[in-house]
Amino acid sequence: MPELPEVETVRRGLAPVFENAEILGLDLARPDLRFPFPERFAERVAGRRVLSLGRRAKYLLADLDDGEVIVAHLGMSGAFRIETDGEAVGGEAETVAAHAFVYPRSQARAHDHVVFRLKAAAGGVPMRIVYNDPRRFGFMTMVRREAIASHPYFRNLGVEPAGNALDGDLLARLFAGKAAPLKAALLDQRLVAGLGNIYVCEALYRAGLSPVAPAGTIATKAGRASVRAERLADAIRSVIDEAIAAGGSTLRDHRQANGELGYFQHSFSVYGREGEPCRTPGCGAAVARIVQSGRSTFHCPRCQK
DNA sequence: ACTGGATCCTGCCTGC
DNA sequence: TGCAGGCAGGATCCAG
Repeated sequence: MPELPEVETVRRGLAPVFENAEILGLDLARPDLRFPFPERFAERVAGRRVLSLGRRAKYLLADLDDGEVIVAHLGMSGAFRIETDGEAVGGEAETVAAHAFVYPRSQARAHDHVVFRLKAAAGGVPMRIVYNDPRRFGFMTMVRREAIASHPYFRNLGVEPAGNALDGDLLARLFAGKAAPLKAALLDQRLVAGLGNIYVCEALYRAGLSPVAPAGTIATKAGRASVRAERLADAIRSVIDEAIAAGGSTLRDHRQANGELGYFQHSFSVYGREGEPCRTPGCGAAVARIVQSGRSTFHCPRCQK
């Protein structure tokens, strides 16, 4: 599920319930996910209030009222769902849109690993936020707010791909002199933080750039932006912004009848479309799949140079 | 300094 | 129908 647009969608879905809520307790179904949970995780979280739910790259950050931050990464298959204790929630289900729907309380499902039990808001019902992760590539830890910037997870993270931070000049500077293919450079979280396999493929298609072209070819000899760099920066911003607006992409996750979650997957131009026609008008070539550093790359061999 | 490959784990799809 | 093999949205570590 989760590249940046999906994580942002999760954040927006959880925030109305999680922010300002008091955590009554934490239930852990096992001692670890990808890594062990932090020492005394449940005790440190119990009784704390969540001040805000933020995001950096693909990380979720829940700021607590004692200066600690719960840091969560969804890995490949992590997902949150919100449950009530069975009462109808009326309009609240609408507020909590996109990737986090409010479900009636249910029996624990397979691969439910963490449950945050929340105190009922005034006039509301108690909520539970459940973390489910079949592959357990996700992880959670706790870091003090002032230590976030220097923490190993964050200190080497590159620029956010959405918003105004990323432009052709910056991208050209980051990629100047690099022999690695554009695909690999865009997946490198130290350069641009938050892109994953899907959105890299889509951005390269939009920019008309070959995934195998050396990253340094988007910079001039002086390290300045070229037309290619500007096109790529524009493509990254537009694909990420559009995907966030669409609620992210939902793949292999269709188990819930009411959970037609994100819908950006319907807008893919190349990802998962091997053998299908390129969508560029008049192109007519078939989308190709190649493997770069062990992962599938989808591209149009005719449009992308 | 880079790069590709292996690795963690489970589920699902394909092909024999 | 059963089962082996391959593949999947991530990110780190290691050898070359």
